[in-house]
Amino acid sequence: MADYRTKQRELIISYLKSCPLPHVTAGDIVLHLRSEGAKIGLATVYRQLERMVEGGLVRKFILDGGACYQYVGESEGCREHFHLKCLRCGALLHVDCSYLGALAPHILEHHGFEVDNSRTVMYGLCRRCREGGGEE
Amino acid sequence: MADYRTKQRELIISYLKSCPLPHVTAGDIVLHLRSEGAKIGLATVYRQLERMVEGGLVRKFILDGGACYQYVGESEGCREHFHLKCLRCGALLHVDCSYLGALAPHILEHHGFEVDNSRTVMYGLCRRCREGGGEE
DNA sequence: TTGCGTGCAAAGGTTTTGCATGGCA
DNA sequence: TGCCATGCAAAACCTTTGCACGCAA
Repeated sequence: MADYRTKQRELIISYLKSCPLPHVTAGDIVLHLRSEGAKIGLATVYRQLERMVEGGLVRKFILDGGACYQYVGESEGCREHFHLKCLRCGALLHVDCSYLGALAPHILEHHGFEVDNSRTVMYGLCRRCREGGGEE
Repeated sequence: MADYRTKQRELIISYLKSCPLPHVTAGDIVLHLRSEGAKIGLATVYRQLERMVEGGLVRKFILDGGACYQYVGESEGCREHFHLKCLRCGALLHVDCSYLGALAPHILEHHGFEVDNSRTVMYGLCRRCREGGGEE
């Protein structure tokens, strides 16, 4: 476990940082980097992503067609609040709220379960998609 | 879309209704029904489950290793509770709690986001794994 | 030089699909 | 009888793993 600074790792992080999409799959990453001429294997992307998730640098979402990843960075800010992901437009909302903040302690005390907010995403519909109606 | 009342469909519903586990995979269903002597294919189970989910009879959870299904039926009881998945042992806990039930309305009112509890899974550590320490 | 990280290919697991057959209405 | 649903097997995916080689430290 030495976390070498390899070219592939830098490429992945660089892409995740600059990526306009809210979340990408391992396949997306490989395709994008290869389209820019980089030589990189899918297994490498999975292996690096796994580490980044463990290290808290990247967040992993389990979705219907497979897993998606999002760059979070070293900022601690993202670890204490809740994440709401819109099922329609894919937006990821960050919510800070004392009511929600009391949720984890409640669950721990009353249900014996220690929630990890940094791993938890609540799914639903954001305001815009809810009001926008059912197009598409 | 005729929804024939086939033997296989009845077997699946019957098992889901009586199943002691809160959620099962498609493979679980096939194995169980075959162990009772039924002749049923995995594809049939997937096709039937897909319909039941569309019809609201069954709920589908996307988890790390695959999808799990839970019978909901016409009862409203199962639609309002939360799901907690242990990151260590993989257990999926179903929690019913008025405090948690108030969460979705709060988020909708204060943050404009309509949470879909049936799609949301909170990650963390269950009591046993938390108390059991760090073996494995 | 050491040994971790990589690419490739193969394996593993889950879910979907094609096609001939069987069963419900 | 007319279709839909089924079973089987193959295919389609996504992800992980094994192995020899290359590169970071």
